[in-house]
Amino acid sequence: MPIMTESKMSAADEIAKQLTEAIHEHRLQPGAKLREDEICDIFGVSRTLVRQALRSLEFEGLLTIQKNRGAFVAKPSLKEAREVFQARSLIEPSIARMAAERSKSEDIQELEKHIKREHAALDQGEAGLALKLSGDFHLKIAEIADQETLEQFLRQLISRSSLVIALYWRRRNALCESNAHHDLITAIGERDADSAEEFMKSHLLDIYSQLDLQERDGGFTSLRDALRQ
Amino acid sequence: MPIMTESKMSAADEIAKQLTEAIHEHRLQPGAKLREDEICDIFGVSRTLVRQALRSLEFEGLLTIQKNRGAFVAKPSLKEAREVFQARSLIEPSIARMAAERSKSEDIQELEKHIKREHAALDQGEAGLALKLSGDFHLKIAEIADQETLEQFLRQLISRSSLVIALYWRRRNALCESNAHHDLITAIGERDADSAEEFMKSHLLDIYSQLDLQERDGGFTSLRDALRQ
DNA sequence: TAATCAGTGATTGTATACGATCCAGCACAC
DNA sequence: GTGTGCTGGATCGTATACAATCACTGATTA
Repeated sequence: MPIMTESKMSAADEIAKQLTEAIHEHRLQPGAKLREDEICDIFGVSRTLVRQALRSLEFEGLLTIQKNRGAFVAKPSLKEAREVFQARSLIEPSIARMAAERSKSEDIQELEKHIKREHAALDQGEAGLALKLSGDFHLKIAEIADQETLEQFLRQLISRSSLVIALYWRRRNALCESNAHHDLITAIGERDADSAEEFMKSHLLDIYSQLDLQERDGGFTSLRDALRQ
Repeated sequence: MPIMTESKMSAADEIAKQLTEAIHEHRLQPGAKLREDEICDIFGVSRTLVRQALRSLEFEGLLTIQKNRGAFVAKPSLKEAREVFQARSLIEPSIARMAAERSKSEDIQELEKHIKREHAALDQGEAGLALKLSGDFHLKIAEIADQETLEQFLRQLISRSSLVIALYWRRRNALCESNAHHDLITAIGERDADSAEEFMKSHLLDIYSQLDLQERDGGFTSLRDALRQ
């Protein structure tokens, strides 16, 4: 049982982290139920800690906890899906700008390492992992910008983006990463703040345009789910 | 013992809400310790629920929880203080714009009611309450803009702003509200998106400029606090 | 056959109990 | 007098126990 692989974290944080990863990588689909006892068995801890972890994921918007019913992987509505990407379009270009203004050479190296891992995952057909890494890439830029507050918010937005993509992505397997990330690295590396901002803006618009965010009735896996409010 | 004054909330949420209010109104100062047992006595519940509440306030950035040491009202650093207002300057003008585009007449009435309560609180010398209401005013605008995701983030930013003001406000008692809020209402009521955006921008800049965010050595109440990282 | 209702098992919500950690005060040595 | 090590009490972290709630099954009836 791999508990406390990272020493400084509380056990609850470790559970939260692993659950988060599973959701980001789409190993847990929106709507999936997370029973407390099951998670207790898996991690070998009591419900106390599991509930703490679930609650923290609820805060990040990854889970919906219904009283006396349990925790479910969240299913963002169309409105929320649009809001998430509107919010990202609002803050990420500025973040990219700041990152470009403050980047050091080792930052660029890290970004490039990151992009390599992304491509490797794509080549091996691990779409879920690639998606998670793509999110991490955006977070890494916020880190370079040295904006902890915005980074924290962006973390939530990216978490939700992952759910949005699981629900509304048009072409299931083709996560055509284009070379948007590469362009971003270049601009940031050259301290070209204007270009970095612009690339980020169009990159997000590109993702957004590949989502199917039209109003529609169905898409539910079962009638029961459809009627659960 | 006033538990569960609002029926739909869980007890933990109610505790969190009341603690949040106390911090927003500066009845609890940054650095204050919140002992679990004490809160248990006050609300008449077990530590289980109190800990849930404390944890949720930690997520909002209002508390810092140190392992085996307890929960303390957060003391934002200078960097964090700046970041909070930078973030607000980034998103709130856009929120004001959207609010102006979508406002209905009843929204304006609500905002005006709000501003009246603010002035009333100021007149009665309840600076803490006035500050909290001022934050609520900004949140109300996000609500009118119908942007739940940004609203949620703004809620956190305003929470932290309250702490920042407690720590770094120059003129302790003079919360010179000027007529910035009034100007905002006018612009939003007239659907003047450009003005709303502009007023919000300068309003935030105005607040920011009244903070004392210069680098300094002291300001610590004790060496102990100074060294606690 | 379809609908309703009661009972039962499963699951979550809350309280309590126990063990671990930390801090303050005091004794003691230097 | 100052610094160091120990001990008791306070406080927190985690596990367990019990209560409340919900969902499902199956019997009953129209």
